[in-house]
Amino acid sequence: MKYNHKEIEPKWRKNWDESEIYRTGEGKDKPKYYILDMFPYPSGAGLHVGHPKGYIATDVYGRMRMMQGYNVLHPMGWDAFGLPAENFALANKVHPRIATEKNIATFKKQLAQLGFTYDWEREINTTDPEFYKWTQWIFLEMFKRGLAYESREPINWCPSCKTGLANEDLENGRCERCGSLVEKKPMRQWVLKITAYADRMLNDLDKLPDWEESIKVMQKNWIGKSEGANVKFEVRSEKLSARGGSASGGEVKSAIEVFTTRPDTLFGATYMVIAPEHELVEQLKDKITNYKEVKEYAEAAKNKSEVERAELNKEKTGVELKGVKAINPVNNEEIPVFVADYVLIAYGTGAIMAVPGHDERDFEFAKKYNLPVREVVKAEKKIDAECFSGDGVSVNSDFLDGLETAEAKKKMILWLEEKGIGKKSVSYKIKDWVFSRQRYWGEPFPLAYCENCKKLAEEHIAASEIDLKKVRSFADAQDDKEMGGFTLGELLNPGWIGNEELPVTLPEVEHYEPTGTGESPLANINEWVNTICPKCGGAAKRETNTMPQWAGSSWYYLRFEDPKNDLALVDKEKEKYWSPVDFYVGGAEHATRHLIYARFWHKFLFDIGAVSYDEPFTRLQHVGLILAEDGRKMSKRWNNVINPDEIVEKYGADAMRVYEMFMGPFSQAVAWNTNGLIGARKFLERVYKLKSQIPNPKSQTNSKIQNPNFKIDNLLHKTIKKVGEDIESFKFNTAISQMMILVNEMTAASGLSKEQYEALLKILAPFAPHLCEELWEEVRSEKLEVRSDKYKNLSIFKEEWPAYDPELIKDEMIDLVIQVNGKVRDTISVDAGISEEEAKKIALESENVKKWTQNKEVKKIVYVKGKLVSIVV
RNA sequence: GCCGUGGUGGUGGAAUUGGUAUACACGAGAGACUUAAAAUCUCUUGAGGGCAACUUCAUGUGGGUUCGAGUCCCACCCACGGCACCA
Repeated sequence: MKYNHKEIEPKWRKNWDESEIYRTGEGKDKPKYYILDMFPYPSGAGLHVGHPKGYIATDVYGRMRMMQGYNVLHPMGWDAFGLPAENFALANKVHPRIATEKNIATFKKQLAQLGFTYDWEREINTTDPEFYKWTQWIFLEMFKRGLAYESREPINWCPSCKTGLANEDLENGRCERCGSLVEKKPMRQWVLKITAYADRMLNDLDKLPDWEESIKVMQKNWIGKSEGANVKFEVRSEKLSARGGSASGGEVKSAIEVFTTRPDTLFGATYMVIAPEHELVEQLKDKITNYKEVKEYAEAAKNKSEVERAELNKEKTGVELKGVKAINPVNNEEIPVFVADYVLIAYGTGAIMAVPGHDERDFEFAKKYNLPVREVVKAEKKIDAECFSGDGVSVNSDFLDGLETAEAKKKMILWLEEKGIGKKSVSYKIKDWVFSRQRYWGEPFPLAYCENCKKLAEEHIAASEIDLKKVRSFADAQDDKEMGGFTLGELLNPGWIGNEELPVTLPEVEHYEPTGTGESPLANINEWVNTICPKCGGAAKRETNTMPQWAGSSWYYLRFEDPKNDLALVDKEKEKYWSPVDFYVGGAEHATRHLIYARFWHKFLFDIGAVSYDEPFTRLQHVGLILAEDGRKMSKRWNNVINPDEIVEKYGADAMRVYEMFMGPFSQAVAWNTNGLIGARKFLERVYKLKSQIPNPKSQTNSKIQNPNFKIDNLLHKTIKKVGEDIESFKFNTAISQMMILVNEMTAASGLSKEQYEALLKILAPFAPHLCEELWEEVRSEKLEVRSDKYKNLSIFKEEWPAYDPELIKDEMIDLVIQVNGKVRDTISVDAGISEEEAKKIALESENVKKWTQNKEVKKIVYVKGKLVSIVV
């Protein structure tokens, strides 16, 4: 009999389906284990062999947990909204819904043939109204608490996808999806206040010891917390200051507020810079004598894309605001003010104090425009020649002189706070999440705009003198009197009314191409746009933007716990049982995207009591890519894509599973190699053949001859130990190599007991489930003499994961290594229980060793128990 | 520029606490079986020297610590990933 995967694999998949062996119960008598893959976009191209790598790993892990007696949740679903799905639909002239349905069918078929343990009863789809009802619900809860706001600030705009984008959607200033250069464009947008959670997201990374360090570091950098101070610099027009600090400090028109992480260098600030977009350019219009020049520079800078501004990096440019001066508050010096595009409006206050002596960029600018450079932190080299940006001891800084940087910072902040010209402050690189897209294929916002309610809201705000900023810090305060029957979101965004009747379904349209006008295609459907106000019943218009692709994926993992609940996004009891996700596996590219968003939403859901723990994913592991055989990424463009269907057809799903787990360390990118795959297949064939080495059970006498072979038992139990430990730590490649060693030994051995073979099948089963199930059935049906149609109850996955015997993994003999002056000169096989004295004696008596020790004095002998003797001469 | 990860045979890679470097697999070479090929099986396979026992060198480079370093320390080079005028 040959190993015929084409017969075995479909047979067992059908059997698993019929016996419902992978149905996830609520069995609360068992410990739970929730293992999750990042769910895929069902793209039009289908799967290539790289996609399932992570799914295979979670499947292997999940199957082991199952055999260890856990109640395992290992679900799968579809992240089907968003640009890629829509762009595919546009290119192929089919409705996104139709295209998505078709793609899901393809993906499902492809996944099915790999033999995963998914419970399809729990399948979810983000484009299903029953699912996005709850995505909308979460948005609405955020809106009510003031975490969603309408903004008209300039944002990233992709001219090709014709939509606004979040910072997380960019790659080097280009659209992550299509590669177009992104422009800055003022747009009406819904924005989520992710910055309100920045500090918690940062601090709580410490609660995640089982996340890969590299991903935590990436998140830390993305959040980008900087501590320092905000300082106000007065601005005077030149005429005034020429009179020399005229009486009562009089006509101070305005001030520039800067953010700095180095308040200790304030004495070294010799000029100031504001960003081209800074409001002061307009405010000082009458005072600036070269306003035309300044305005021209600012306009030119605004029209540049971010990439252009960054590429022009080499040479700094700027224009001085003639006619105005700023006053350095620590020494009352008059310093010039520039507008320059190396200062970004979006970070800090959009303005800086320039300290050329201790900041590279300021130094470069100062050199170009001949501005004074002052040493205020003791530097090794001359400050005119090279700036020094490190920490040190303050000099030329009056009351800070002699203090270390950390101390100087503290003292300066105290001083500033005392004088009321500055205060301690924190800045983040992370920006609020631009949450609307001007596209069709996304969740509609559950919001309507009502002129009547707008008036009422504004009247209430005016009459009650409610301090919205204050309320904001008590986000869920809902005092009816104070709020006048409005939610915080409705007061912060007058006119916008939350629609509690969910879902707000996405209407069918004829034309779903993006309009490019800043409105989505939904704006053209009058009967949908015109609605009645959910609050007052008057005429209202729906919001026509849609949510970004990340919306559904920010909470989907909760829905798997209770996928059909129409009363809540997840039942509290079920959430308590299944959450958090114990193990989450997916691509590292999500480190600063999906994983940031999901943590943000989860923390919000925790705050409103919808979930019971404030971090969603306990352990996180990232998958390394599978590259094409040529070492490049698999892509249609290079024509190097390998389709899993062909691999399964030719070599079988089990061979593909084993190979993908064996090809290299899990988190590392490795190139596909079909010969390597064939190696995995050969290994499985050897396992198959091994069965014939078990003596026939019907001839009892025969089996007595086959004494359990200690050597095999020893190796078997070492293997059981190693495979278990390696799966646990996602080191599948070494788990498989250990099993190969075992199978090679078993093949060479004269006899093999059924028990030994069965143990091998159990530890291999998570990797090659079809084959092991088949062999298990064959071995068991012979032994138990049951007919094969009863196999339903015989699944190997209902067996217990084998335990290793600590006695059996002890070696009888060890190879004692003997070194002379650190070089290996001999290895001798000795009894494992050898004493130190004996070992040393044997070592010194070795002929090979004598060659190196004769005529020399033995100075020292180092003994490492059970390993080596090191002789120093 | 900053942060992170890594650098081991022809290739993918293994090596627990500092203790036999190159496990396992691929590729290559030789042989067996065969009319032949495929498949399968056996042996060889880091480099150099030697008939052999054996021996010298080798884990990106240069130093150091140690009886002993792929592993620890210092300096540097290279590759990949992330961030990037973030004050």
